Amino acid sequence: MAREQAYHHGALREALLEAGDMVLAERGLKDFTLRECARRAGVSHSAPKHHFGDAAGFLTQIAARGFDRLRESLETRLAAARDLDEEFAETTRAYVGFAEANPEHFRIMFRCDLLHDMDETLVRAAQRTFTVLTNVIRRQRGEPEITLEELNGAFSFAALLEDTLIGWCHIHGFAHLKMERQLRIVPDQDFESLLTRTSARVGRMMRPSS
Amino acid sequence: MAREQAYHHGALREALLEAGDMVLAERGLKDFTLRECARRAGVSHSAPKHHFGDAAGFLTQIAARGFDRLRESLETRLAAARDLDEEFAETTRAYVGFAEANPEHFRIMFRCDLLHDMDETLVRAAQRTFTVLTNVIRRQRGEPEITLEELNGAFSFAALLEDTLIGWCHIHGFAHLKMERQLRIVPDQDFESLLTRTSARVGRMMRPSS
DNA sequence: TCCTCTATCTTGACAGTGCAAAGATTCTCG
DNA sequence: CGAGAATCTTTGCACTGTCAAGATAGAGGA
Repeated sequence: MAREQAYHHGALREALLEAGDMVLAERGLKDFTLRECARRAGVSHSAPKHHFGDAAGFLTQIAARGFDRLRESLETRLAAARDLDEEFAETTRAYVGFAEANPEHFRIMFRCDLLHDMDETLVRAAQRTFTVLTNVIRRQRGEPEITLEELNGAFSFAALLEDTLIGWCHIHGFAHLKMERQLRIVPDQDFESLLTRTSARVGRMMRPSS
Repeated sequence: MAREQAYHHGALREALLEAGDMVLAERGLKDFTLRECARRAGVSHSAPKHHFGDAAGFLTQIAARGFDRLRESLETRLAAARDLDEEFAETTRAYVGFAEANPEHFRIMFRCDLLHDMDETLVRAAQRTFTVLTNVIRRQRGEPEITLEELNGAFSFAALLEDTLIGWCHIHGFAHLKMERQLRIVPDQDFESLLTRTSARVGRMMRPSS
């Protein structure tokens, strides 16, 4: 269908999600409104209700798409890394880069109070992203990759969990603090170098060889 | 004055801030409203304007008080640490504990888009907190403490800045991820142990002796 | 004491919001 | 072809932040 001006939109759900991405990026989470999204999709202000329930339901799907985009970005950037030394730093760069390029998406992705945080789509999207990060750590540790399904039972291995936590906390903390302007102490011209050096050190500390 | 029912409240500014702390904690950042704060303070809905300007001005002061409370909590908990091994872990515990005990304050403290993030009171409060963290790292490194004033010029020393970044990213990332329910992979009964072990490792990596 | 100026607080109005109920239109499938 | 389900609109409500205008109280000088 998908014809213009029809009573039944045909692809309203997808159109609303794309409008939502635009509104979120342009107006920010602060001024994000369902009604503006509906206006951009060309429908009445309560059309979203049928597809998403309430605002939290809508934001949940937008957040899930955010995790998908973050995962894609990480995977793309990782494919280009040449050695272990570079890989962990590149992961940090990609994660921080996503947060800085999409601050409003990053904000909603990590606001469990605004989302249906047990929604299956959201949880799966976040888990898939987390799996990419875990495999980065596994390569640092000299272990083979692992699938999402294997991962859900694999964390009886405390050593891997420790390293994974250390890695994710470093990456996420870096991204969040930078995005929310709490790293003003770091001069702009030194930022890239500091990210690389600190990330390389954190990555190296979980490698068995050194 | 501070008498009840007076036209001039006498201490309205402080009363509004305390009401704001209550409303934020009870209703959450999601449902925080100026009007509810005014109601609790017993004044009209636009009384806050004279003292704080707009909503961002009000939230800025609440966030600054949040940083003060976080700093006080860190200082208190640090005073009890017995050795370096424990000190960094205890810092993490205190920071994570604050985020979990005051999630809504933590959220507003790190939302630069909702605050006047260059406000002097806010910046100073955040800097004082950051100074406490920096001194934790300095003790790990075997260096003497530093004041806020000295700190603002001290970061030509790249090595200290590196360690400080690593430490803060670890602590903050841990707290933020935990508070926003993104550490579901960590079983509850293992959480305390993992926090202690990962933090001790991160602290140890910046000590010259090992 | 009185009087003006300023700080403080109230009142009323406005555009905008999310949500819910009820109605309208279109699609689907027997 | 016709009934029921799916999809979208209309209307109404309580609530919000901000603004403009007015009311009240305190402070300091004559």
